[in-house]
Amino acid sequence: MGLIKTEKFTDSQNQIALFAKALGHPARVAIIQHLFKINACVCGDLVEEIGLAQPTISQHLKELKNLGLIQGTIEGTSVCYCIHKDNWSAMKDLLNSFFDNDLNSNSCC
Amino acid sequence: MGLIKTEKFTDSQNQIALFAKALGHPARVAIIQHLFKINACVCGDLVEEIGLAQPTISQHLKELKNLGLIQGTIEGTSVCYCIHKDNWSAMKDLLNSFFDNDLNSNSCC
DNA sequence: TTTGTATATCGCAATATTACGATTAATATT
DNA sequence: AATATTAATCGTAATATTGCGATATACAAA
Repeated sequence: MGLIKTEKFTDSQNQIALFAKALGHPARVAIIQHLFKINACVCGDLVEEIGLAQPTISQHLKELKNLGLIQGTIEGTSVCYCIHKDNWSAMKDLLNSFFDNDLNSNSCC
Repeated sequence: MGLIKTEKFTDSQNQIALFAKALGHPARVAIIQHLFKINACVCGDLVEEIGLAQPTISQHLKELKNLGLIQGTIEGTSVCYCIHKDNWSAMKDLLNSFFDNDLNSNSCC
């Protein structure tokens, strides 16, 4: 085992989980926060900024990029990363619709 | 390795990641959605509802409970689970403040 | 063309997660 | 008391994640 049984769930549930999982590591949270903070492309500062080794950061960036949450464009020898605003928005909407299920507030328990 | 270096990150970043990670599995998403849907306590239907084995569901419930997102009260032989509304709200606020970093929209890349 | 700089990939070790059968614990019912 | 019901825990196998050293790649500068 150790393998998620995605076929038991809806596409929406799997999508929500995929996005949430991507944000489920503090390094990736820190990367996103830094990209928002400088509000521009980042060409390489991330390794110093975060404090993990370069291959580790590269791997986290790849994961965020695969999900479409960030994008990177090659700029000479370095790569400029920034938030993919449209996809970030879509992710936000999906998660918010999940968060805001609480219509009625029946008391229970 | 295989161990997250939490000491490299702020408490806030670690908190955000912990919540996101908890929502990073479709079974836990499905559990939460079902709790919202019936908007009341659930006493045991979850195993049939989700379609995973009982120990697996129990484990996912434990994880959500440890983080405070749900609560369970014993009701005879069964246990009634429901969303912990206050903690759910707090989680929502924390994640939304992370999502809504996008003040200025400088073009880049 | 050689050297330097920046990033990605490979390979691996350590740890974590997922899933479930078997069992236990705790309360209800008969 | 004996039995049934419900949920938690234990133990374990399979897979995933995290992190990084070593290396490769790709372009720039000298």
